[in-house]
Amino acid sequence: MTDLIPSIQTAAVEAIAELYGKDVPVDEIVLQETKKEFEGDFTLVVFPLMRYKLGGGPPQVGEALGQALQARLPFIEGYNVIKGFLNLSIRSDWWQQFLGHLQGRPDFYRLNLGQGQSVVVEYCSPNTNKPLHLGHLRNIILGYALSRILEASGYQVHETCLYNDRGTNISKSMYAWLQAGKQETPEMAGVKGDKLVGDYYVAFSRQYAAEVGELIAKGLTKAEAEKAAPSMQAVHEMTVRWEAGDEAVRDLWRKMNQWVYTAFADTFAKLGVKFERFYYESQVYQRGKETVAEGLEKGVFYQEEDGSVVVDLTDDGLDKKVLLRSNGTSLYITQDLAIAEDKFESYQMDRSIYVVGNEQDYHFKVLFKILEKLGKPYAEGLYHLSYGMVDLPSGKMKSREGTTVEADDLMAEMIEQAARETQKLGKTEGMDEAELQALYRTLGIGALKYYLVKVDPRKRMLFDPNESIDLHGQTAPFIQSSYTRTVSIGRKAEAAGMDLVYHPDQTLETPMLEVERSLLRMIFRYPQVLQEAANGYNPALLANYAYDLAKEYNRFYHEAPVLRREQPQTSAFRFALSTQVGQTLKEALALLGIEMPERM
RNA sequence: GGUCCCAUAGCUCAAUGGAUAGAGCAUCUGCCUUCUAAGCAGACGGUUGCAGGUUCGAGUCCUGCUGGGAUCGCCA
Repeated sequence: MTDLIPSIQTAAVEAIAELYGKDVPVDEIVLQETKKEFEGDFTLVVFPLMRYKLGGGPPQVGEALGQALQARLPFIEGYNVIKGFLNLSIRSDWWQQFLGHLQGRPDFYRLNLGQGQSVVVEYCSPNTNKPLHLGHLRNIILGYALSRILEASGYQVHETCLYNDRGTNISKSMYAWLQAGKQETPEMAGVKGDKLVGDYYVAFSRQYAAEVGELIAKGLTKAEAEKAAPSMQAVHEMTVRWEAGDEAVRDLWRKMNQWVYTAFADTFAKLGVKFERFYYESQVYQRGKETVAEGLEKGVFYQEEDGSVVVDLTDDGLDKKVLLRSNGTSLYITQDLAIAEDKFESYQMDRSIYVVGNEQDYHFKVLFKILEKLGKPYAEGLYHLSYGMVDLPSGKMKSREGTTVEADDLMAEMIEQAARETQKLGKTEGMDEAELQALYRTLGIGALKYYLVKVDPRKRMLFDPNESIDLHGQTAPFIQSSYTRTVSIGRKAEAAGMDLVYHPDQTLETPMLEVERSLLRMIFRYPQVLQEAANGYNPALLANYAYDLAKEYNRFYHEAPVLRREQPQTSAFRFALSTQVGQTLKEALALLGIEMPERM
């Protein structure tokens, strides 16, 4: 039944051959859902067919095709032609069969685009010197949703996360921690480990800024001052000692990173994300040198006089890029070469996706180009899901200045807001404390995730705390509440002892309503939306789809009473439809990492 | 300065090259003795940044311009 569209296309091709003796390829038959203001379910756009000189304008061809399709396809009940648009109406009993067909068939919500192909999705990838913030949240939600979408589309997905656990940034926190001399632990401070480490990072930035200011006042240029600041020199020295394996530095580094990992694990758990594998920059950064050697051997890279290794990509519209410092140490891009190799060894992936902000567009262009030049078998499957930054009404977030919105704080706030709103509405009678807490969490975290995922990933977005905390309108709670309505009707019917078993062959007491057809069309579209989301790496499509479906369901809810004893057939049909909408909403949001409450 | 991205209603966002560009928020008007009002119905709101071009048809594709953002060999 799901091949309705192809069967119309095929019939149209056949009809054209018969009527006009012309051969038109199937994909020239453009079918779309009929716009609300016109009558019909699907619309065949006639204009493109004019190229084939069928003899007659769009209205004539549309009329002839309409007639031919209705004669050929028993499920077409009627048609109308407006300008170059042929609107086709599908018989109500076909829609009834479609609904019956869906019942107990979860595979309707799965695709097999991937055919079991292996895909690696790397996301989140934080530095270990500060808490996760709003930007990480967008990243995590996108990466998680994309993973679920690809999984539902028939790929075997491996989720990885890269910890940038070494280098200047973490040295800054370590330096400031030592400077403070308090031997402070998260337990002592009563804060999460990532927060504590982040506080010292901010402390460093303050001290550094002050030193630079003083030096500039003494007459140094900004660049000179930044280089000469004692705190920064100490940090660089600390990084060198770390690389040399200095035990004291390594011990402190291990201790502070462990605080952070413990804290991150807690945040990941609250968000419901789980990585199959963590990569640690400290463990792989040296391995990049092997790839550098390989590139030199193959003549893809070359060595400058000062010893640094460089790749020249000017012929590819890019610049020259240093891959190994003159002192022999490796750079960020060097380790990415190593990790790409490791991923292929571990997962033999057909595609490898990096969910990383668009500020690194250039980095990934270079990385992918290098891997291509090295002739890596996986080079073709590399993809950078480049998402836009999250801005605050006050402007850009700056972690050095401590003006970020931290993930933990934001989640807590959203849960509190959900609790307040739920208590205000007072519809949770009989739920115990644990159930209530779970509900607040489902609503609050759901709202947050939805807010961040509903926007096209590629676009920069604004995070307005006031708007995001609103649980009305286009939000997760709106969709969740629509879902609970579908559940609640079932509870009511059960309590009333009604028999609502749906028999697709039985005739409804009243003709199918437009809103009912519309809901069926929307459910019918689900696989297509999933496919577009998977092929376009765009979870926002599912978020917007779920909202549209929920909105239409609410219209149905007001217009079409489900539980009516005097119309058992209609009642059973509506109940089946309502339940199926609920199922569809649940499937869609699950792919976005958003759970459904059974009541709220 | 070079390269890349973005610009749609007061604000935040939608719209496989297809019909009269749609939602939410905000403002205003109705609807809870009837399956949960986190809802529904309606009003208001647009020169899709500007100028050209391609096309039967452009918010969507191409060129130029304006404005905003990102980035530009030894940071990550």
